[in-house]
Amino acid sequence: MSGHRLTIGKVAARTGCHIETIRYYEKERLLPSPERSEGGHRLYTSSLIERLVFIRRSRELGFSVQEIRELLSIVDGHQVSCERVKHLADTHLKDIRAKVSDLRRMEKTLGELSRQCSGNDVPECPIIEALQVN
Amino acid sequence: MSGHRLTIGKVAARTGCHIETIRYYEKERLLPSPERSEGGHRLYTSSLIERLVFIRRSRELGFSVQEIRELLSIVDGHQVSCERVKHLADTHLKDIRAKVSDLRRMEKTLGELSRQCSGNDVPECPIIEALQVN
DNA sequence: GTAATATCTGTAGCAACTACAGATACAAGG
DNA sequence: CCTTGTATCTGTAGTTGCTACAGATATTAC
Repeated sequence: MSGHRLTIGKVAARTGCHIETIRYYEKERLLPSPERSEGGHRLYTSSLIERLVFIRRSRELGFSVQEIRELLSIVDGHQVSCERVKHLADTHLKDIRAKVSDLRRMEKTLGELSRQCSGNDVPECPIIEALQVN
Repeated sequence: MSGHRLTIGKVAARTGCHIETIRYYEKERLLPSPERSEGGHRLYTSSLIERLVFIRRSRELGFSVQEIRELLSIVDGHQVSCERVKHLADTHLKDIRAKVSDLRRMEKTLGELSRQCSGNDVPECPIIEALQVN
């Protein structure tokens, strides 16, 4: 563990996470407050940066901030069972599948309407007609 | 055209749209301001209700409020071409497909991780491990 | 020492609603 | 007619996950 610390800008560059987003995670208590320089600038240790990477990966998988808070508390607590993790993941997986199915339905309907639309005339536009009352 | 008018609560019940949402659409100028009773309650004509249905259907297809504003202005303007409508629809279709593909990626990754997770142990949980730094 | 850059705090904005609070209006029953 | 209960009114604030300022300091480079 070296005493090497990075300023927030370097962390942002390294993780691909905006500076404001890093501060936002701190405000939301996903990231603990880092130590500060004499002048008050944040200085990040590598363990904090790893935590940020954890958060980013979780977000990439679509977990909400609240869910990530839970995941992190499990990691922090060194709990014996990951039942809760699996449960969180599976619940989230269901959400994702529900969203996909909603979007697929939209895609199907809209795709069909678009295919029928010549792009030439209103009010004979099948898209507009489908939206209007029968 | 009968002079039959419905109060906002009736409109909400009939369209499945919350009262607050109806007022929100009015504030956003998707719905013109309806006439009022002597006491100031909103009274909706059937043409306003049809417009609300149009908005709801558009929302169900995932169009944004801004896009719906455009769709409505095309309908209102009786424009000769629905090229713009088709363009809006196709752009939106691309958005939907991009979202589906994002979600599919999440689903795939998360599904694999969940399958590998017994639900028994931390820190051997493959979900947690995948989120942590290599 | 000065100028340029980085970071600080705090607040407001985005989208599309939703949820109040406190004040009126209206409809139904006696 | 009067009361009671429900409906509606306006205006404001909350939701999620950031993003974008403004105006003030800190730090770094020359």
